[in-house]
Amino acid sequence: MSEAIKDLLKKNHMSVTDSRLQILDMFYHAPGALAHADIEKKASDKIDRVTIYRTLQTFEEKGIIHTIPTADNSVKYALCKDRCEEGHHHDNHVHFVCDKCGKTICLDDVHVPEVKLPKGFQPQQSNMVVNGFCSDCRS
Amino acid sequence: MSEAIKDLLKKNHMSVTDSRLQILDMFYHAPGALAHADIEKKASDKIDRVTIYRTLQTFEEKGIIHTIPTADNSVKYALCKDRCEEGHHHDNHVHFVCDKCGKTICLDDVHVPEVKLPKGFQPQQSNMVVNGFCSDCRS
DNA sequence: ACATATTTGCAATTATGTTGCAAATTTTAT
DNA sequence: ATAAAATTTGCAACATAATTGCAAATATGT
Ligand SMILES: [Mn+2]
Ligand SMILES: [Mn+2]
Ligand SMILES: [Zn+2]
Ligand SMILES: [Zn+2]
Repeated sequence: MSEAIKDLLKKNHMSVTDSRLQILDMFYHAPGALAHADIEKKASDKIDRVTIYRTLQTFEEKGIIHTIPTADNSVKYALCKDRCEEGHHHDNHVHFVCDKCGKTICLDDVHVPEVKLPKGFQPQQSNMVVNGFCSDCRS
Repeated sequence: MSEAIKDLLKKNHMSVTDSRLQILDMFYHAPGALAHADIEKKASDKIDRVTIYRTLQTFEEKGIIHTIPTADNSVKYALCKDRCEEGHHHDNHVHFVCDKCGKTICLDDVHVPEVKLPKGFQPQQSNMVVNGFCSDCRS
């Protein structure tokens, strides 16, 4: 359990606890985004469901992770890499969901393009999710 | 309850029932996308929750309505206007969600732009949702 | 009008998420 | 190092959303 993770918690003014270290560690080693259920399963020494909900919520508020709006309306989370801050995210990258392996991936370098909206619409935030086959799964 | 709605059901090889007529009618007269809860409330002579779930699922399978992946992971539905077919949708338009009034709108004329993905990713379907203020709500 | 096929509503079950609170843990002050 | 204060955790209870099996009701084809 790396020292860097502990530091991240401290940098964000959060108490350093086992659950938080363990969950953050999962995110750092995960191949893609994680759902609540993924975390619940992977947690070696069991973490309570409620603690997981609260930890995810706290991480999200602190700008450590962001939620990903997938097409099937399931909630997934991934680390923020865009120096998000407490209370305000700016992860404006595209997300990819593999229809075969189910992996959900942040395409950190692919920005969500602007679109021209009809008269009167005032955009604030855009989300884009692409479904298809990831590099591991295309045939 | 228009005859056209009845015909739409027949054209799609579905039995014509009160629930279906009533729900389809709602979609035709709604100002935006509808959530399961919206339908449950509006139904004049009460339709069972389960029937609503099943009706929405059937409509979706038949290519009559499509789901909208909102940023807050709530499920909304709207009529397909892009001649979707049984089993395969191709609603490739942008969706707009108003942060003030909550209305969710299909921007049928705004196509989801293509994005260049990293090497190896094979896109199949893209979704884009824009949040902001709709024409009625901007100040 | 009847037989057949489909849909509906109900009850039971499962999944997902939230809240209050006491006990445990972590942090801060001494 | 110890104690007090602050925060976090786990449990139980609750709330909400969604799914399933099945019998009764309704719709369809003849
Ligand atoms: Mn991301
Ligand atoms: Mn739409
Ligand atoms: Zn894959
Ligand atoms: Zn609005």
